[in-house]
Formats: sequence, structure tokens, C-alpha cells
Amino acid sequence: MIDINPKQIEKLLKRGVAEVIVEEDLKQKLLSGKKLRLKEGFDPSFPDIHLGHMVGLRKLRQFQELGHQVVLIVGDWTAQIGDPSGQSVTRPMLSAEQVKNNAQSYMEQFFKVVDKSNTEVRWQSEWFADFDLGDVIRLTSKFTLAQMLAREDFNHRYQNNQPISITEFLYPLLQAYDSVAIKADVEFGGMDQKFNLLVGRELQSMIGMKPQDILMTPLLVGTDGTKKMSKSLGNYVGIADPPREIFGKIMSIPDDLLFSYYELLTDIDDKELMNIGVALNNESINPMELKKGLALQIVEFLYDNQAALEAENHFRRTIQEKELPQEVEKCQLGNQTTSLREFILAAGLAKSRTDAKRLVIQKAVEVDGQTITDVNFKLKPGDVVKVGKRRYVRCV
RNA sequence: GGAGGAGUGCCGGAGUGGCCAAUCGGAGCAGACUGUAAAUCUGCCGCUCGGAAGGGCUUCACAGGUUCGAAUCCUGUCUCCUCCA
Repeated sequence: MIDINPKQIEKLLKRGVAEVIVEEDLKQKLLSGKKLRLKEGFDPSFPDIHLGHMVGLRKLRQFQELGHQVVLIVGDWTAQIGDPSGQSVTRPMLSAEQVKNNAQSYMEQFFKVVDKSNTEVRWQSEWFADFDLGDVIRLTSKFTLAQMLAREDFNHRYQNNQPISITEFLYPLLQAYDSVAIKADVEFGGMDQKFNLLVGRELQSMIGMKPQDILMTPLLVGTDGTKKMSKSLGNYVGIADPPREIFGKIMSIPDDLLFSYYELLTDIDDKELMNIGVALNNESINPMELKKGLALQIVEFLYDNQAALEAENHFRRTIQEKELPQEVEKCQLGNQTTSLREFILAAGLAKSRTDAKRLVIQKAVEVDGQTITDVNFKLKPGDVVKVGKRRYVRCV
């Protein structure tokens, strides 16, 4: 039932793992043949999962394949506080209503990566609904301000006279209590979760439970190549994005990111991974080709082979060969909108008349393959207007 | 309860009476180039008229006021932060 192949286990604990606490302990647990409860929590404050989350989810999936049990915690309470991790400002509270809606769509995406049949979904409200003030006081009394300030982001904010709300201190405590409630053996999370994860260990042992081990995955750098992937920074590739978009976004990552993306987001074996590293270093391969391979694999994983090939094809035609895409959006050519500028505006290709004019003057507009710099250029039905690198509209 | 500080364009953040639609950085958009929607370089980046030069309009929390003239000064309001208690 439970796979205890030491080689396999060794591999899982190495590739794409930032840190394990306590490594030796976790190894023993995995070798024991016991079915482990793998905790993963999420806050339904943002309903979208991106590739950054996928790094951890893939790890979960791999452990699942050894036969272990994933316990997914829906943080319907913590979401209302907002995770302070990595934040430099206080988060606004969400309504219980919003949280419910987000959780649903979040899970749909979650199970694109993690095996649903082997996952137990638990809502925090199962145990927090009955929490009364006494419980809260008992829970908070176990921790000190010094402990909280040991945490870097709190400390930073404190030093800089930035506000920290009391509820934010509650966040790690609630998350820790989840581990108690579901008797977690291992908790998964990104490196930015370290503090929260450690509090879970602490609380468990205070209560006389064997503390969970912690497996942290590295933070994936976003498509901008500098900051961690995050929705609010806009440098993300969403798991639910359509295939073409995923493909395109992958193609736009800086070359430097290629290796880590391969390492964290694909299943290619370690040997092949090393080869890629070498090839990148001595420039014996065109990074573009590697990027295509990466994009293919990711789209295939999230959709299927056919979608991946289609997306690649689309990329090659429209971007590399600058061909017209097969289906082009249409826009009605009204009396008022026969001039190029008006049409661009009406078709939603520019946000204002000034903006439309700017595009034309900057040589960003082509009509039937000809660059046009005259804003008053008269369009006729059938003309295809191209704005920028990849936006096309046909006049009707 | 008291003292002090802050609110500027998508974000960060200059600017303390005219030279300000407002420096700079980031994001974004575009062009060139390229082995790529990478990197690099260049331009743009409130609305509007104009091919352009240039003009008009609405902006610097909100509402009033002083002034020939205000993001900048005054009054009030709202919001936020810090410190003391």
C-alpha cells in the first residue's frame, strides 16, 4: 500500500525542496510504512492558483503517489484575517461570503494537480465554529510577543513604525491549531510560510502531540524574473489560464529562470535536468527551444498533449512568423468609426482617443500588413487592423 | 485624553506660491534589434483638438478661502500613522 522505496523517498526529499524540518524524522516516518497525513492549507482570499503554488502541490501529489493521505484545509477563518507573511501592510478583512465563493473555484484548480480521490477536505470552521473566548484566550496565552516579533516581517514592520493588527498575530495560531485538529504528520508550504509552519509544531508538542514535520518548497520567481510569483504583482501564470496564454507567458520569462522552472515544474529526471543546466551555461542550445519545451510540458500537464501542441503552433504562427491568427475578432465599422483612430478606440484596442493616436504615431498599427501612420486613414470592411504585436481586429 | 506626522498620477515616491500635467524609479504600452512575447536600446505613458508646431480642459484626500496666480499659504472636514498616558 505505502511505497517505502528508500531511493524514491530520497529523491522526493531533494528535488524542488527548500528545507525540511526535521529531515531525519520525516525520512523515518516515510520509511515506516505508516500512512501519513499531509497537511496543506490555503486561504480562499484569492481564488486563483498559479505556478508558484503548483510547486508545492506537485510535491504533495508525489507523496500522494507513495500512498499517503492529503488533508486540505480550507482556511475560511484565516482568510478573514489575511496572511501576514511577506506583507508589509495590514490586509483588509474579507467577508465570510467572499471566502465561501473563492474556496469553490480554488478547489477546482487545486485538483488539477492533486489527486482528489486521495484527499480529505476539511474546513477550519469545523473546529473554529465552536471556539469561544475562553478557547481563544487559552490559545493565545501559549505564545508571547517576543515570539511573534522574532518573525521577520512583523519585526520589520514594527521597526518601521508600520501597523500590525492584533488579528494578524492570531493567524499563525489558528493555522497551528489546524495541525492539532487534523493530527497532521507533515505540513507543506512555501519558504515564506516557515514561521506559521513552525508554530504548528510548537502547539502540537505543547498539547502533547508528536510535532509535525515540515516540508518547504522554494518560492518560484515570477515572470518578471525578480520577485516571487504572486497574483498581486501581476507576474504570475495562472493554473486556470487558457493553454495559449500559459504557453505565451512561459515564453516571456527571462532566460535565467529556465533552469529553476524545469526543476520545480516538470518531471524530467535529474540527469536531463543537469544536461539542461550545462547546455544553458555553455550556450550550446537556443534558450528559446528550451522554453518551448517547458511551455509544452506545463500546458500538457494542466491540459493535455493536444492543447499543448495547439498552443505551440499558435505561438509559432502568430509570434514567430507573424501570421494572421486563423480567427480574428470582428468589430462593426460604424459611420463615426471609419477613421483608423476611431476604429481602434471603438474596438477597444486603445483606452482613449489620445492613446489610439499614440499607437498610430508610434508605428504600432498595421492595416492589411501595411504600417499606417495617418490617424485619419479610412478603413473599409474586410480590413484587418493589427495593433502592437498580437492584437488583431477585422472591420465588418 | 494629550503631542506630533502623513494623505500627490496604476504603484512607490519628489516637489513647499508662478518655469508643474507635475522630477525620478517600477509597472504598462510601443518601436528597433534579436535565436525568443528573454536581454538590450529608444520612445510613450491625464483627457482632448491638431499631421506637427501649438492650443483647450480636468488633476496633487475633500470642501471652502487668500492671491493676478496654489499640489504648494489659510480655514474646516474626512482618513491613516507614531509617541505619551
